[in-house]
Amino acid sequence: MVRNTTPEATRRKILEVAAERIHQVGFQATSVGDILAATGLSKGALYHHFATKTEIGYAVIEEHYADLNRRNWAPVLEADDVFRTLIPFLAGFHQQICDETLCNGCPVNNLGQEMSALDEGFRQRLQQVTTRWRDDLTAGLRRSQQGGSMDPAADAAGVAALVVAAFQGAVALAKNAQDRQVFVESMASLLDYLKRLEVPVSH
Amino acid sequence: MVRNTTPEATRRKILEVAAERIHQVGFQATSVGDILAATGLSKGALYHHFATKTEIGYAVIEEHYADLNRRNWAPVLEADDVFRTLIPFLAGFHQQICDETLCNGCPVNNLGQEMSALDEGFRQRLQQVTTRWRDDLTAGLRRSQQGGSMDPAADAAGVAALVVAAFQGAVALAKNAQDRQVFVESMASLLDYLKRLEVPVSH
DNA sequence: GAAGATACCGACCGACTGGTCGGTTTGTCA
DNA sequence: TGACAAACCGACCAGTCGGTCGGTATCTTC
Repeated sequence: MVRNTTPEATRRKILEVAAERIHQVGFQATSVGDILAATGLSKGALYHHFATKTEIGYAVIEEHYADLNRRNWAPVLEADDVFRTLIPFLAGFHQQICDETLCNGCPVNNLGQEMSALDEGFRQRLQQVTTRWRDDLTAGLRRSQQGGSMDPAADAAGVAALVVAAFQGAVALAKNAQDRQVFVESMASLLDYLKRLEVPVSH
Repeated sequence: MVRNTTPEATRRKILEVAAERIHQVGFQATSVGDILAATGLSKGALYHHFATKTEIGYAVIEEHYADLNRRNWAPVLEADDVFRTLIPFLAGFHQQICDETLCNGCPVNNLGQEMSALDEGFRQRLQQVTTRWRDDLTAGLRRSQQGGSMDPAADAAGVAALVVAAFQGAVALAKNAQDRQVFVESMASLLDYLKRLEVPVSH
Protein backbone atom coordinates (compact mmCIF):
# COMPACT_ATOMS: atom_id res chain seq x y z
CA MET A 1 0.00 0.00 0.00
CA VAL A 2 1.30 3.40 -0.94
CA ARG A 3 0.30 6.09 1.50
CA ASN A 4 -1.14 9.09 -0.20
CA THR A 5 1.33 11.89 0.35
CA THR A 6 -1.25 14.51 -0.57
CA PRO A 7 -4.36 13.82 1.45
CA GLU A 8 -5.77 16.97 -0.06
CA ALA A 9 -6.09 15.04 -3.31
CA THR A 10 -8.32 12.48 -1.60
CA ARG A 11 -10.52 15.22 -0.26
CA ARG A 12 -10.75 16.80 -3.69
CA LYS A 13 -11.61 13.50 -5.29
CA ILE A 14 -14.47 12.97 -2.86
CA LEU A 15 -15.80 16.43 -3.56
CA GLU A 16 -15.51 16.03 -7.32
CA VAL A 17 -17.45 12.79 -7.38
CA ALA A 18 -20.00 14.12 -4.90
CA ALA A 19 -20.50 17.30 -6.92
CA GLU A 20 -21.20 15.30 -10.06
CA ARG A 21 -23.58 12.86 -8.41
CA ILE A 22 -25.42 15.60 -6.55
CA HIS A 23 -25.82 17.52 -9.77
CA GLN A 24 -27.27 14.47 -11.47
CA VAL A 25 -29.61 13.03 -8.85
CA GLY A 26 -29.61 15.45 -5.91
CA PHE A 27 -28.23 15.30 -2.40
CA GLN A 28 -30.66 12.88 -0.79
CA ALA A 29 -30.44 10.37 -3.61
CA THR A 30 -26.65 10.42 -3.47
CA SER A 31 -25.63 7.85 -0.87
CA VAL A 32 -22.29 7.72 0.87
CA GLY A 33 -21.93 4.26 -0.60
CA ASP A 34 -22.25 5.70 -4.11
CA ILE A 35 -19.42 8.13 -3.48
CA LEU A 36 -17.30 5.33 -2.02
CA ALA A 37 -17.87 3.10 -5.03
CA ALA A 38 -17.10 5.87 -7.51
CA THR A 39 -13.91 6.97 -5.75
CA GLY A 40 -12.72 3.50 -4.76
CA LEU A 41 -12.12 4.78 -1.24
CA SER A 42 -13.10 3.14 2.01
CA LYS A 43 -15.64 4.46 4.43
CA GLY A 44 -12.90 5.19 6.93
CA ALA A 45 -11.10 7.39 4.43
CA LEU A 46 -14.20 9.39 3.67
CA TYR A 47 -15.14 9.92 7.29
CA HIS A 48 -11.56 10.86 8.04
CA HIS A 49 -11.99 13.90 5.81
CA PHE A 50 -15.64 14.75 6.51
CA ALA A 51 -17.59 14.46 9.73
CA THR A 52 -20.97 13.89 8.08
CA LYS A 53 -22.57 13.52 4.69
CA THR A 54 -24.13 16.96 5.19
CA GLU A 55 -20.69 18.54 5.47
CA ILE A 56 -19.78 17.02 2.12
CA GLY A 57 -22.82 18.78 0.71
CA TYR A 58 -21.78 22.09 2.23
CA ALA A 59 -18.26 21.74 0.87
CA VAL A 60 -19.56 20.90 -2.59
CA ILE A 61 -21.51 24.15 -2.65
CA GLU A 62 -18.68 26.27 -1.33
CA GLU A 63 -15.84 24.73 -3.28
CA HIS A 64 -17.53 23.68 -6.51
CA TYR A 65 -20.87 25.25 -7.28
CA ALA A 66 -19.97 28.74 -6.09
CA ASP A 67 -16.90 28.82 -8.34
CA LEU A 68 -18.68 27.15 -11.21
CA ASN A 69 -21.30 29.84 -11.24
CA ARG A 70 -18.76 32.63 -10.96
CA ARG A 71 -16.61 31.16 -13.73
CA ASN A 72 -19.56 30.76 -16.06
CA TRP A 73 -20.66 34.34 -15.65
CA ALA A 74 -17.22 35.91 -15.38
CA PRO A 75 -17.17 37.02 -19.04
CA VAL A 76 -20.21 39.15 -18.29
CA LEU A 77 -19.60 40.27 -14.73
CA GLU A 78 -16.01 41.31 -15.33
CA ALA A 79 -16.64 43.07 -18.62
CA ASP A 80 -16.23 46.80 -19.04
CA ASP A 81 -19.79 47.18 -20.21
CA VAL A 82 -21.81 44.50 -18.44
CA PHE A 83 -25.07 45.35 -20.15
CA ARG A 84 -23.69 45.26 -23.69
CA THR A 85 -21.86 42.03 -22.91
CA LEU A 86 -24.90 40.38 -21.39
CA ILE A 87 -26.89 40.43 -24.61
CA PRO A 88 -24.59 38.35 -26.84
CA PHE A 89 -23.73 36.19 -23.82
CA LEU A 90 -27.35 35.15 -23.31
CA ALA A 91 -27.90 34.85 -27.03
CA GLY A 92 -25.02 32.41 -27.39
CA PHE A 93 -25.41 30.57 -24.10
CA HIS A 94 -27.42 27.66 -25.44
CA GLN A 95 -24.69 26.93 -27.95
CA GLN A 96 -21.87 26.83 -25.44
CA ILE A 97 -23.68 24.45 -23.10
CA CYS A 98 -24.07 20.77 -23.93
CA ASP A 99 -27.38 18.93 -23.78
CA GLU A 100 -26.33 16.89 -20.79
CA THR A 101 -25.45 19.88 -18.65
CA LEU A 102 -28.61 21.74 -19.62
CA CYS A 103 -30.78 18.71 -18.94
CA ASN A 104 -29.25 18.25 -15.50
CA GLY A 105 -30.29 21.76 -14.63
CA CYS A 106 -28.52 24.44 -12.66
CA PRO A 107 -26.87 22.83 -9.61
CA VAL A 108 -27.61 25.80 -7.40
CA ASN A 109 -31.28 25.87 -8.30
CA ASN A 110 -31.59 22.08 -8.10
CA LEU A 111 -30.13 21.92 -4.63
CA GLY A 112 -32.06 24.94 -3.49
CA GLN A 113 -35.39 23.43 -4.42
CA GLU A 114 -34.49 20.10 -2.90
CA MET A 115 -32.70 21.10 0.29
CA SER A 116 -33.41 24.63 1.41
CA ALA A 117 -36.57 23.61 3.24
CA LEU A 118 -34.81 20.69 4.90
CA ASP A 119 -31.55 22.16 6.11
CA GLU A 120 -30.83 25.73 7.02
CA GLY A 121 -27.10 25.30 6.26
CA PHE A 122 -27.86 24.39 2.67
CA ARG A 123 -30.30 27.26 2.33
CA GLN A 124 -27.87 29.88 3.58
CA ARG A 125 -24.97 28.72 1.44
CA LEU A 126 -27.07 28.53 -1.69
CA GLN A 127 -28.69 31.86 -1.02
CA GLN A 128 -25.24 33.39 -0.68
CA VAL A 129 -24.27 32.16 -4.15
CA THR A 130 -27.47 33.46 -5.72
CA THR A 131 -27.39 36.77 -3.90
CA ARG A 132 -23.80 37.43 -4.90
CA TRP A 133 -24.62 36.58 -8.51
CA ARG A 134 -27.55 38.99 -8.48
CA ASP A 135 -25.66 41.73 -6.63
CA ASP A 136 -22.72 41.57 -9.02
CA LEU A 137 -25.08 41.78 -11.96
CA THR A 138 -26.92 44.71 -10.43
CA ALA A 139 -23.68 46.59 -9.83
CA GLY A 140 -22.54 45.90 -13.38
CA LEU A 141 -25.80 47.12 -14.87
CA ARG A 142 -25.58 50.31 -12.79
CA ARG A 143 -22.13 50.91 -14.23
CA SER A 144 -23.55 50.44 -17.71
CA GLN A 145 -26.25 52.95 -16.95
CA GLN A 146 -23.65 55.47 -15.83
CA GLY A 147 -21.58 54.61 -18.88
CA GLY A 148 -24.56 55.40 -21.04
CA SER A 149 -25.22 52.06 -22.73
CA MET A 150 -28.31 51.13 -20.73
CA ASP A 151 -31.49 53.11 -20.21
CA PRO A 152 -30.96 55.01 -16.92
CA ALA A 153 -34.68 54.95 -16.23
CA ALA A 154 -34.69 51.18 -15.79
CA ASP A 155 -34.34 49.64 -12.33
CA ALA A 156 -30.98 47.85 -12.46
CA ALA A 157 -31.74 45.65 -9.44
CA GLY A 158 -35.06 44.63 -10.93
CA VAL A 159 -33.54 43.80 -14.30
CA ALA A 160 -30.80 41.77 -12.61
CA ALA A 161 -33.40 39.88 -10.57
CA LEU A 162 -35.40 39.17 -13.71
CA VAL A 163 -32.34 37.95 -15.60
CA VAL A 164 -31.39 35.56 -12.80
CA ALA A 165 -34.97 34.38 -12.24
CA ALA A 166 -35.68 33.91 -15.93
CA PHE A 167 -32.38 32.16 -16.49
CA GLN A 168 -32.84 29.70 -13.64
CA GLY A 169 -36.48 29.21 -14.51
CA ALA A 170 -35.68 28.56 -18.16
CA VAL A 171 -33.03 25.99 -17.26
CA ALA A 172 -35.51 24.28 -14.96
CA LEU A 173 -38.12 24.23 -17.71
CA ALA A 174 -35.64 22.71 -20.15
CA LYS A 175 -34.61 20.11 -17.59
CA ASN A 176 -38.17 19.02 -16.94
CA ALA A 177 -39.07 18.95 -20.59
CA GLN A 178 -35.73 17.34 -21.49
CA ASP A 179 -35.72 19.76 -24.37
CA ARG A 180 -33.56 22.83 -24.85
CA GLN A 181 -36.09 24.51 -27.15
CA VAL A 182 -38.07 26.06 -24.30
CA PHE A 183 -34.83 27.47 -22.89
CA VAL A 184 -34.00 29.10 -26.19
CA GLU A 185 -37.49 30.58 -26.48
CA SER A 186 -37.46 32.09 -23.01
CA MET A 187 -34.05 33.61 -23.51
CA ALA A 188 -35.11 35.06 -26.84
CA SER A 189 -37.87 37.03 -25.17
CA LEU A 190 -35.58 38.10 -22.36
CA LEU A 191 -33.17 39.37 -25.02
CA ASP A 192 -35.99 41.21 -26.73
CA TYR A 193 -36.58 43.05 -23.47
CA LEU A 194 -32.92 43.82 -22.87
CA LYS A 195 -32.56 45.25 -26.36
CA ARG A 196 -35.36 47.66 -25.60
CA LEU A 197 -33.29 48.95 -22.69
CA GLU A 198 -30.31 49.58 -24.93
CA VAL A 199 -29.27 53.17 -25.59
CA PRO A 200 -28.02 53.58 -29.16
CA VAL A 201 -24.35 54.56 -29.45
CA SER A 202 -24.13 58.31 -30.13
CA HIS A 203 -21.26 59.92 -31.99
CA MET B 1 -64.97 0.25 15.00
CA VAL B 2 -67.10 2.11 12.51
CA ARG B 3 -66.40 1.13 8.95
CA ASN B 4 -65.93 4.10 6.72
CA THR B 5 -68.82 4.13 4.29
CA THR B 6 -67.01 6.49 1.96
CA PRO B 7 -63.57 5.03 1.34
CA GLU B 8 -63.07 7.80 -1.14
CA ALA B 9 -62.77 10.16 1.81
CA THR B 10 -59.86 8.13 3.17
CA ARG B 11 -58.12 8.30 -0.14
CA ARG B 12 -58.67 12.04 -0.35
CA LYS B 13 -57.38 12.50 3.18
CA ILE B 14 -54.16 10.66 2.34
CA LEU B 15 -53.67 12.77 -0.76
CA GLU B 16 -54.37 16.02 1.07
CA VAL B 17 -51.85 15.32 3.78
CA ALA B 18 -49.31 14.02 1.28
CA ALA B 19 -49.72 17.08 -0.94
CA GLU B 20 -49.08 19.40 1.97
CA ARG B 21 -46.05 17.50 3.27
CA ILE B 22 -44.57 17.11 -0.20
CA HIS B 23 -45.00 20.81 -0.81
CA GLN B 24 -43.21 21.60 2.44
CA VAL B 25 -40.31 19.16 2.45
CA GLY B 26 -40.38 17.33 -0.87
CA PHE B 27 -41.22 13.77 -1.87
CA GLN B 28 -38.16 11.94 -0.60
CA ALA B 29 -38.26 13.62 2.80
CA THR B 30 -41.93 12.75 3.21
CA SER B 31 -42.06 9.28 4.72
CA VAL B 32 -45.04 6.98 4.65
CA GLY B 33 -44.89 7.07 8.44
CA ASP B 34 -45.34 10.85 8.38
CA ILE B 35 -48.48 10.53 6.32
CA LEU B 36 -49.77 7.80 8.62
CA ALA B 37 -49.19 9.89 11.72
CA ALA B 38 -50.83 12.96 10.23
CA THR B 39 -53.89 11.10 9.00
CA GLY B 40 -54.22 8.74 11.96
CA LEU B 41 -54.57 5.85 9.55
CA SER B 42 -52.84 2.51 9.67
CA LYS B 43 -50.31 1.27 7.19
CA GLY B 44 -52.78 -1.31 5.99
CA ALA B 45 -55.34 1.35 5.17
CA LEU B 46 -52.84 3.38 3.19
CA TYR B 47 -51.57 0.44 1.20
CA HIS B 48 -55.13 -0.63 0.56
CA HIS B 49 -55.62 2.57 -1.42
CA PHE B 50 -52.18 2.93 -2.99
CA ALA B 51 -49.79 0.27 -4.22
CA THR B 52 -46.61 2.25 -3.57
CA LYS B 53 -45.42 5.54 -2.17
CA THR B 54 -44.54 6.58 -5.71
CA GLU B 55 -48.16 6.21 -6.78
CA ILE B 56 -49.17 8.56 -4.00
CA GLY B 57 -46.76 11.08 -5.49
CA TYR B 58 -48.24 10.63 -8.96
CA ALA B 59 -51.77 11.05 -7.64
CA VAL B 60 -50.79 14.19 -5.74
CA ILE B 61 -49.55 15.76 -8.97
CA GLU B 62 -52.54 14.72 -11.02
CA GLU B 63 -55.26 15.42 -8.48
CA HIS B 64 -53.85 18.35 -6.55
CA TYR B 65 -51.01 20.26 -8.15
CA ALA B 66 -52.44 20.21 -11.67
CA ASP B 67 -55.73 21.69 -10.48
CA LEU B 68 -54.05 24.10 -8.10
CA ASN B 69 -52.04 25.57 -10.93
CA ARG B 70 -55.01 25.79 -13.23
CA ARG B 71 -57.19 27.41 -10.57
CA ASN B 72 -54.53 29.97 -9.71
CA TRP B 73 -54.11 31.06 -13.29
CA ALA B 74 -57.74 30.68 -14.38
CA PRO B 75 -58.48 34.43 -14.03
CA VAL B 76 -55.84 35.06 -16.67
CA LEU B 77 -56.19 32.09 -18.96
CA GLU B 78 -59.97 32.29 -19.21
CA ALA B 79 -60.12 36.05 -19.66
CA ASP B 80 -61.33 37.66 -22.85
CA ASP B 81 -58.08 39.56 -23.26
CA VAL B 82 -55.36 37.39 -21.73
CA PHE B 83 -52.58 39.87 -22.32
CA ARG B 84 -54.36 42.83 -20.73
CA THR B 85 -55.42 40.65 -17.79
CA LEU B 86 -51.94 39.25 -17.28
CA ILE B 87 -50.44 42.62 -16.37
CA PRO B 88 -52.57 43.49 -13.33
CA PHE B 89 -52.57 39.80 -12.36
CA LEU B 90 -48.80 39.67 -12.08
CA ALA B 91 -48.69 43.09 -10.48
CA GLY B 92 -51.06 42.02 -7.72
CA PHE B 93 -49.89 38.46 -7.30
CA HIS B 94 -47.55 39.07 -4.42
CA GLN B 95 -50.40 40.58 -2.43
CA GLN B 96 -52.77 37.68 -2.92
CA ILE B 97 -50.23 35.07 -1.86
CA CYS B 98 -49.25 34.60 1.79
CA ASP B 99 -45.66 34.48 2.99
CA GLU B 100 -45.87 30.82 3.86
CA THR B 101 -47.01 29.71 0.43
CA LEU B 102 -44.46 31.87 -1.32
CA CYS B 103 -41.65 30.63 0.91
CA ASN B 104 -42.59 27.01 0.24
CA GLY B 105 -42.14 27.62 -3.45
CA CYS B 106 -44.13 26.42 -6.41
CA PRO B 107 -45.01 22.73 -5.86
CA VAL B 108 -44.58 21.88 -9.52
CA ASN B 109 -41.17 23.46 -9.74
CA ASN B 110 -40.07 22.03 -6.38
CA LEU B 111 -41.00 18.50 -7.34
CA GLY B 112 -39.56 18.88 -10.81
CA GLN B 113 -36.16 19.86 -9.53
CA GLU B 114 -36.17 17.12 -6.92
CA MET B 115 -37.67 14.20 -8.79
CA SER B 116 -37.54 14.54 -12.55
CA ALA B 117 -34.03 13.13 -12.72
CA LEU B 118 -34.93 10.24 -10.44
CA ASP B 119 -38.22 9.00 -11.81
CA GLU B 120 -39.54 9.27 -15.32
CA GLY B 121 -43.14 9.09 -14.14
CA PHE B 122 -42.73 12.21 -12.05
CA ARG B 123 -40.98 14.00 -14.89
CA GLN B 124 -43.69 13.29 -17.43
CA ARG B 125 -46.55 14.27 -15.16
CA LEU B 126 -44.88 17.49 -14.09
CA GLN B 127 -43.90 18.35 -17.61
CA GLN B 128 -47.50 17.91 -18.69
CA VAL B 129 -48.67 20.46 -16.12
CA THR B 130 -46.02 22.97 -17.15
CA THR B 131 -46.51 22.43 -20.86
CA ARG B 132 -50.24 22.89 -20.60
CA TRP B 133 -49.77 26.07 -18.59
CA ARG B 134 -47.38 27.44 -21.19
CA ASP B 135 -49.52 26.35 -24.15
CA ASP B 136 -52.66 27.90 -22.71
CA LEU B 137 -50.80 31.12 -22.11
CA THR B 138 -49.38 31.10 -25.63
CA ALA B 139 -52.82 30.57 -27.14
CA GLY B 140 -54.26 33.37 -25.03
CA LEU B 141 -51.54 35.79 -26.03
CA ARG B 142 -52.10 34.95 -29.70
CA ARG B 143 -55.75 35.80 -29.25
CA SER B 144 -54.75 39.11 -27.69
CA GLN B 145 -52.52 39.80 -30.66
CA GLN B 146 -55.38 39.14 -33.04
CA GLY B 147 -57.63 41.24 -30.82
CA GLY B 148 -55.19 44.08 -31.14
CA SER B 149 -54.10 44.60 -27.52
CA MET B 150 -50.65 43.06 -27.84
CA ASP B 151 -47.89 43.88 -30.27
CA PRO B 152 -48.33 41.42 -33.17
CA ALA B 153 -44.61 41.50 -33.87
CA ALA B 154 -43.80 39.77 -30.60
CA ASP B 155 -43.41 36.01 -30.43
CA ALA B 156 -46.32 34.85 -28.29
CA ALA B 157 -44.76 31.47 -27.53
CA GLY B 158 -41.53 33.13 -26.45
CA VAL B 159 -43.28 35.64 -24.23
CA ALA B 160 -45.32 32.85 -22.63
CA ALA B 161 -42.16 30.84 -22.03
CA LEU B 162 -40.50 33.86 -20.45
CA VAL B 163 -43.47 34.56 -18.20
CA VAL B 164 -43.56 30.98 -16.95
CA ALA B 165 -39.78 30.75 -16.56
CA ALA B 166 -39.48 34.11 -14.82
CA PHE B 167 -42.42 33.37 -12.57
CA GLN B 168 -41.12 29.99 -11.45
CA GLY B 169 -37.60 31.33 -11.14
CA ALA B 170 -38.73 34.29 -9.07
CA VAL B 171 -40.68 32.06 -6.70
CA ALA B 172 -37.62 29.85 -6.33
CA LEU B 173 -35.44 32.86 -5.60
CA ALA B 174 -37.88 34.09 -2.95
CA LYS B 175 -38.04 30.64 -1.41
CA ASN B 176 -34.28 30.35 -1.13
CA ALA B 177 -33.88 33.85 0.20
CA GLN B 178 -36.92 33.46 2.48
CA ASP B 179 -37.80 36.94 1.32
CA ARG B 180 -40.56 38.03 -1.03
CA GLN B 181 -38.75 41.21 -2.04
CA VAL B 182 -36.75 39.54 -4.79
CA PHE B 183 -39.98 38.09 -6.18
CA VAL B 184 -41.55 41.52 -6.33
CA GLU B 185 -38.47 42.97 -8.05
CA SER B 186 -38.34 40.30 -10.73
CA MET B 187 -42.02 40.63 -11.47
CA ALA B 188 -41.71 44.41 -11.69
CA SER B 189 -39.19 44.09 -14.52
CA LEU B 190 -41.25 41.45 -16.24
CA LEU B 191 -44.19 43.85 -16.09
CA ASP B 192 -42.04 46.60 -17.51
CA TYR B 193 -41.40 44.37 -20.50
CA LEU B 194 -45.02 43.38 -20.95
CA LYS B 195 -46.12 46.99 -20.89
CA ARG B 196 -43.78 47.69 -23.76
CA LEU B 197 -45.65 45.06 -25.77
CA GLU B 198 -48.97 46.74 -25.11
CA VAL B 199 -50.78 48.39 -28.00
CA PRO B 200 -52.55 51.58 -26.87
CA VAL B 201 -56.33 51.48 -27.17
CA SER B 202 -57.35 53.41 -30.30
CA HIS B 203 -60.70 55.17 -30.67
C1' DG C 1 -78.20 -15.63 6.98
C1' DA C 2 -74.45 -17.38 4.40
C1' DA C 3 -70.83 -15.97 1.26
C1' DG C 4 -67.91 -12.88 -0.49
C1' DA C 5 -65.98 -8.42 -1.11
C1' DT C 6 -64.32 -4.16 0.91
C1' DA C 7 -61.96 -1.46 4.36
C1' DC C 8 -58.84 -1.52 7.63
C1' DC C 9 -55.35 -3.14 11.28
C1' DG C 10 -50.50 -3.47 12.91
C1' DA C 11 -46.72 -6.75 13.81
C1' DC C 12 -43.21 -7.88 11.08
C1' DC C 13 -39.53 -8.00 7.30
C1' DG C 14 -35.40 -7.30 4.48
C1' DA C 15 -32.81 -3.67 2.39
C1' DC C 16 -30.31 0.11 2.97
C1' DT C 17 -28.74 4.24 5.31
C1' DG C 18 -25.37 7.24 7.67
C1' DG C 19 -22.06 6.65 10.96
C1' DT C 20 -18.55 4.18 14.39
C1' DC C 21 -14.43 2.17 15.90
C1' DG C 22 -10.57 -0.94 16.78
C1' DG C 23 -6.93 -1.80 14.07
C1' DT C 24 -3.01 -1.25 10.44
C1' DT C 25 0.14 1.07 7.54
C1' DT C 26 2.90 4.97 6.44
C1' DG C 27 5.27 9.37 7.04
C1' DT C 28 7.61 12.71 10.23
C1' DC C 29 10.56 14.25 13.59
C1' DA C 30 13.30 14.13 17.84
C1' DT D 1 15.46 4.06 16.05
C1' DG D 2 11.56 4.70 18.47
C1' DA D 3 7.39 7.46 19.42
C1' DC D 4 3.52 9.76 17.65
C1' DA D 5 0.20 11.35 14.42
C1' DA D 6 -1.97 11.27 10.02
C1' DA D 7 -4.19 8.49 6.48
C1' DC D 8 -6.80 4.80 5.66
C1' DC D 9 -9.32 0.18 6.19
C1' DG D 10 -13.71 -2.39 6.52
C1' DA D 11 -16.59 -5.14 9.65
C1' DC D 12 -20.14 -3.75 12.21
C1' DC D 13 -24.16 -1.13 14.27
C1' DA D 14 -28.59 1.02 15.24
C1' DG D 15 -32.18 3.13 13.04
C1' DT D 16 -35.34 4.06 9.27
C1' DC D 17 -37.45 3.09 5.19
C1' DG D 18 -40.97 1.19 2.00
C1' DG D 19 -43.61 -2.66 1.78
C1' DT D 20 -46.07 -7.37 3.20
C1' DC D 21 -49.46 -10.28 5.06
C1' DG D 22 -52.47 -12.91 8.08
C1' DG D 23 -56.17 -11.42 10.33
C1' DT D 24 -60.72 -8.92 11.67
C1' DA D 25 -64.75 -6.08 11.31
C1' DT D 26 -68.20 -4.24 8.42
C1' DC D 27 -71.07 -3.83 4.36
C1' DT D 28 -73.43 -5.84 0.25
C1' DT D 29 -75.68 -9.36 -2.33
C1' DC D 30 -78.24 -13.31 -3.17
